[in-house]
Amino acid sequence: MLSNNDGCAVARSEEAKALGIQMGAPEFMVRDTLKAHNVAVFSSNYTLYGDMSDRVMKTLAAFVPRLELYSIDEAFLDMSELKYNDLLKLGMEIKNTVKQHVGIPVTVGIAPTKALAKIANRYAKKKHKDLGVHWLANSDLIKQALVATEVGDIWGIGRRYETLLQRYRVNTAFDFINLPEEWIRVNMTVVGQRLWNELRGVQSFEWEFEIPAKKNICTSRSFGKLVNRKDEMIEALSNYAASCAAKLRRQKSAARLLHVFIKTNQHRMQDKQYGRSINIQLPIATNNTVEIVKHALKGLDIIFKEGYNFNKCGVIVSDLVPEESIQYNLFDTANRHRNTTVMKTMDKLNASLGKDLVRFAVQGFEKRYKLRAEYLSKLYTTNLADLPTLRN
DNA sequence: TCTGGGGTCCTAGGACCC
DNA sequence: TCTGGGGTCCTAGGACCC
Repeated sequence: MLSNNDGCAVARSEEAKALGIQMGAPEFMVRDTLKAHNVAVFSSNYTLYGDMSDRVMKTLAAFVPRLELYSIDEAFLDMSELKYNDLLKLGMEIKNTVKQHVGIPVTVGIAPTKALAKIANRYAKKKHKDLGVHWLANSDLIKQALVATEVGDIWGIGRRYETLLQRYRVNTAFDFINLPEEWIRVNMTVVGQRLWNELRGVQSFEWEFEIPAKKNICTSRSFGKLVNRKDEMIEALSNYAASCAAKLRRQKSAARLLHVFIKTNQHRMQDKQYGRSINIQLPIATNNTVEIVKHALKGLDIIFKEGYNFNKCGVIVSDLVPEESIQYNLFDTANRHRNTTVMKTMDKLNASLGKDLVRFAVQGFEKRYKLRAEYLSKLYTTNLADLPTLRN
């Protein structure tokens, strides 16, 4: 599966991995291999993934009193209050039910802490593939799993820490938990210390059963083709600003700070390079599309330069406050009540249409810069026109 | 040779995640 | 020709204050 813009391979089947297609490999560099072996290639299809994810999560939720949605394809289930003796059996039931209801294969890892559950899940994937479930039911099983986990495969250990740890001959998760706590604290901050505790069975990561409001919201894209005209940049940036505003309204936040950035493609040696960003303090926190677009374009005016091939721009809104606690100032002349009504109506219409058809003129429809997605699968589950058809 | 001590707040940058 | 997008948390260091 390819990243946005059909740029890089970001998810590969075991067979594709066996052909040597690396995570993050640019598509155009592996194109010949893909063709030669008839590899199925797909563009990203977030609508489809989102819908499938909802279905899986709903199925999981029926098994436990509380669950934490961790990402589009992962969840933590709180089993602490369950009366089950045999959690392995429960894990199997979960896995089979998801398969039956949604058709998606999942792997279940069961353990005393989140970090150990991630280890268990990984162990199930690698060593108990047919079962698809692993339960770290006692200290022997925990040790066995820790020994089998390379340090770089621990959740929370990235490339930098992996290199550092290997320098100290720490190769497995088991080596890691036997390091002195003080060393971890000094070299990996309190973040590493928490992880160390989790892997020793001491819970240090909190549950997050409610989805927390985001503290920053970003919309940015690489262009499907290079852009050097300002009017096209205006159109693209307006769309990203509008998208940020809509995301703000969805979580009932308003932003006090706007960050706008543009950049050229640093991989193109033949092009002059230019990248610049700007922060814009908003006089009053807002989630109004018109205002956010207006300020974003004012920022673009300052940072845009003619004569460059731009390949990306974006908008980040931050310094967020809850919608209902916006501080208005004395000299504020905008008709905020009317603006809010317009935004609500627009959101409602777009939601019912399933597409952002209601928009402001500056956003345009043409999108010459829009993403490439040549291998898009259909929206089987969310678009009537894409329903699979049966033949008799 | 020598240049106070102790706070707070903010931001940039580095680490990580999916 | 062609190289993704969207987040979080922590820390060090600078600015500023008394």
